[in-house]
Amino acid sequence: MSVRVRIAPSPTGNLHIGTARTAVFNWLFARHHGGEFLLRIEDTDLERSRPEFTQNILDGLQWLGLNWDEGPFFQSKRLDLYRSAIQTLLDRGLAYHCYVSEEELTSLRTAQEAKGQAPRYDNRHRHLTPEQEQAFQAEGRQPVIRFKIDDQREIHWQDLVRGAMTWSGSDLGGDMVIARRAPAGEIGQPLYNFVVVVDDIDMGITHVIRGEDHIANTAKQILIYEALGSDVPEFAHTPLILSPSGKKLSKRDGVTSISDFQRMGYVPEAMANYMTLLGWSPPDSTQEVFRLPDAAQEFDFSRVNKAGAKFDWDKLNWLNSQYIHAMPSDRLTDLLIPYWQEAGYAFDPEGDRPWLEKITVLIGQSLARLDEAVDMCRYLFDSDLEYAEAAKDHLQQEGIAEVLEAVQAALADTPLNTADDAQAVVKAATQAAGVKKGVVMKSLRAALTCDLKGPDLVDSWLLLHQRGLDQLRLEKARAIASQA
RNA sequence: GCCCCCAUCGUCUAGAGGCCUAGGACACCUCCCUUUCACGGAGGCGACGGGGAUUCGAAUUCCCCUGGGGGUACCA
Repeated sequence: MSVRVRIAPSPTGNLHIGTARTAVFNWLFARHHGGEFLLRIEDTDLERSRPEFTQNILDGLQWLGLNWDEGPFFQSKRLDLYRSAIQTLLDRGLAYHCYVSEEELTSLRTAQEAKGQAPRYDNRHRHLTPEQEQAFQAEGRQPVIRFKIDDQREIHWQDLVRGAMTWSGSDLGGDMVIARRAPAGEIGQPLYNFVVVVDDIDMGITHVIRGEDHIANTAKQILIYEALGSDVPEFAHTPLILSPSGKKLSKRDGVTSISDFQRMGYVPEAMANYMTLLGWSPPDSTQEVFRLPDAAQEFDFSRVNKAGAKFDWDKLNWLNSQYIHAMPSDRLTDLLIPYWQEAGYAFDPEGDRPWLEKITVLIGQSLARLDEAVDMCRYLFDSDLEYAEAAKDHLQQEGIAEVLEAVQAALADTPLNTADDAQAVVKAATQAAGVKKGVVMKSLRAALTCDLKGPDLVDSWLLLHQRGLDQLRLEKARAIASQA
């Protein structure tokens, strides 16, 4: 039988890193087995679902390279299917109408908690007579539909990552609601635990791969598979991604959505690589930098960990730098241009392309994140640059004005096209000023880049010279230096 | 509270009874490269939560404890 898996995000927020990681595992498993990976949007919660979140999810999966073979399917468009399945359960006596009000439920739970018991529905409306139902309806009560859960039942499954799993029916909280409250005679909005099963059956899902926060749902869902007379698929519950403090990563932990990472300058290969590493390791565990298609060759649930993994920015940053450093400069330039534009730097993406590409070559190996290119390159774009304190201090030291003057003089009668030209100017200025070369270099750096640290000085100078910025900076720096 | 799961360096992990003096990666520290900063290279620091049991032998198996996490909706 061919493998069919799915990622089923709910569009109640942007694509979350936890969902994305689950998608990665599904994708890897599907590709490993030459199966299909489907995308289903679980928008049964009409209140919280929003189309822009759906778009964000689609964009994020695509950005990560997680192409899907079928879908996206929308649960909101499949309500008839769910309603007819519910009707089937009703007809078979496996589900029933429950008229207990929310207030009654709340007081039931409060009483149970007071006694130290687990909160659960007591199945009190499981055997209502038609007369009783009519009486409730006459009171104006609207029923939910509940699926009967046998307390005596032991539920077993062989989890692909956790091994033998057992769940007791009595720990499932009583008969579960599968359709929301609706006027008698109607079937209300069907709920998650039910529609998932109907869809997974309908779509021929063979392996349900999801986060371990779904383990209790699996027990309930297995019962529904059986009630619907369907085979139960395989389950794989993957460990969760934890925040640095060790809790399940949630929106409160700051950056958690894929689009945030994208904006911050992480590249998709690094994100996908990192998420895969959080819980899985390749057979050769020393091989940590890999792309999804390569990981798919070796992906196997026997190598997926059981324990949750804490999210670590350092490791992600390092991986990201590896991909950036290995990137061809034309692609890196493409990726960097939007950041420079966003920063308001003035340049022509087309006309200045050769110049921009030289910048990329200059700073590429220093970048861990794309957005770092903004600060790192400010001195190349900004004509009205502020001096860093250290640079200003240096310029104001004694004798620096003379050094800069010597540089200007040497520059006046030398063309500046190559690194050798620049070195010649430095040499001439060194001799003229009668100082050590280091002093000239440091002064040049302070004058040209307004800082004492940064990318290679000679290359920077050449780049600055092409824009006519070097003369201006030298002039300005000399003014500051001579004030000393 | 109740149910379930988990447990190797600070972090991600390798490890399926002798290959373990516990390996790799990130981070950190040192040195090299470099008249800057990064990058890169070479070293270093650093872990089997505790207690029993099984065994000639346990990080690896079993039990208890402790610790951590997840779940407990008319959300998904």
